Amino acid sequence: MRKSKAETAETRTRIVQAAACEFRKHGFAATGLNELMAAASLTHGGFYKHFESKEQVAEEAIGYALTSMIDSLEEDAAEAPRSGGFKAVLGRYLEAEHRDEPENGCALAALGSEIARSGDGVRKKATAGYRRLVGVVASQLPGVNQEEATAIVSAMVGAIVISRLVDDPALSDAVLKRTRQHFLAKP
Amino acid sequence: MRKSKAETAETRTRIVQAAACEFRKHGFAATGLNELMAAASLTHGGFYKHFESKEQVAEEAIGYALTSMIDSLEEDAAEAPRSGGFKAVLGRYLEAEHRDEPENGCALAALGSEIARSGDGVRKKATAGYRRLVGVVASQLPGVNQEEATAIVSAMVGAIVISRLVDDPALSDAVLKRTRQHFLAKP
DNA sequence: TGTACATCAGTGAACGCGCGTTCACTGATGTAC
DNA sequence: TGTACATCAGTGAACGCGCGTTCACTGATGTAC
Repeated sequence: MRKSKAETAETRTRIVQAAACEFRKHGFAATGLNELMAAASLTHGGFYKHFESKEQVAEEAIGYALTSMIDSLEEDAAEAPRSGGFKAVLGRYLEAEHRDEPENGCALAALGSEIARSGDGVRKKATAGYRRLVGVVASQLPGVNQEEATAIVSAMVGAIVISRLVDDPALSDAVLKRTRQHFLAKP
Repeated sequence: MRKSKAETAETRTRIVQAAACEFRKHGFAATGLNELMAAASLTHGGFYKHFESKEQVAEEAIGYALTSMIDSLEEDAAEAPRSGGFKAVLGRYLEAEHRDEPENGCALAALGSEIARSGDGVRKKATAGYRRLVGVVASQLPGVNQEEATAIVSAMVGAIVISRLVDDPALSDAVLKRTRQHFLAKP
């Protein structure tokens, strides 16, 4: 049952992508390798042919999740009309769709408190993603303001976390809307 | 070995307080009942004399953690010099000490992503705490501005989450400082 | 107030279960000649 | 290019372990008379 090199590489990628979804949906601790491999249409035994440990796949999954999410935000910014890039990024991030689909969204918001308790590899990937996210937001601000972007990203991440934990849909919508408005209303 | 009613009530409270600390420090999923009862100087078998399930103690622990944290913030605001209440609240929350001691800090920041995946009871307590936190912040703003307070609380929670997950101490300090400055610098 | 009995907080062993990880096995792929 | 052998991706059973939960037991507290 040996697979070709191309197939093997493809399988590995599929596992990382499945892991990125499952971890964001259910959290690191609550996601078993069984569940993760099943999401990649494999049985759990083969996991260790691709990774050394759960920690290692978590590391790659975080990297993949953040990279693809920020790539997508950058595209939105680029496609926005002149000087509307900031509004596009904020609108895309602070949106009900993002809140309702953690498996495709920002890993910092979906896994934030668990990343803080994770190993060095995971935190390193998360830190790199965070820096890039701040850079993307800053690049859309007048004067490419890194300091302002830091505060904005704090609010973006916090708003998604809060909008997901609150049990009142109207309140949840309000958290997203008011956080968005705060930063768009500025002169 | 039966205990008096007063002792029993005191033990129950001690378990809730220990749970509030352990959960905030290690997360819901990663905290065992064994560890939790040991933190209250008891053996794990007695847990079910006080609670029906792990979920139930989580619910009470979240309630306790948020109530005591917000009580403390309110005190700080009340003790602050005239019209300095907002600065006091923001400074106390967005501070290295809060970042470094999750076990005594804000449960929304420490457990945010896990609360979103928890049962109704936990989310209800978290929602009540969130509403109260927004109210406390709003009460310190000129014009008691609820809408503004919503955006500020998003940034407060997000900044603590990010400051804990980032692996660079200087960056972590900067996240807290810049988020604080953004809201204090306003006219 | 004193006494006899029922209650129950806390202990520590035990339960089934699912976890991360390991392993023998299979058979198609890769490689050496 | 063909052939014989080594490699290894994937399977599914098995491993030890710690989890949440249950239980028999103890003995001090609470209660009924």
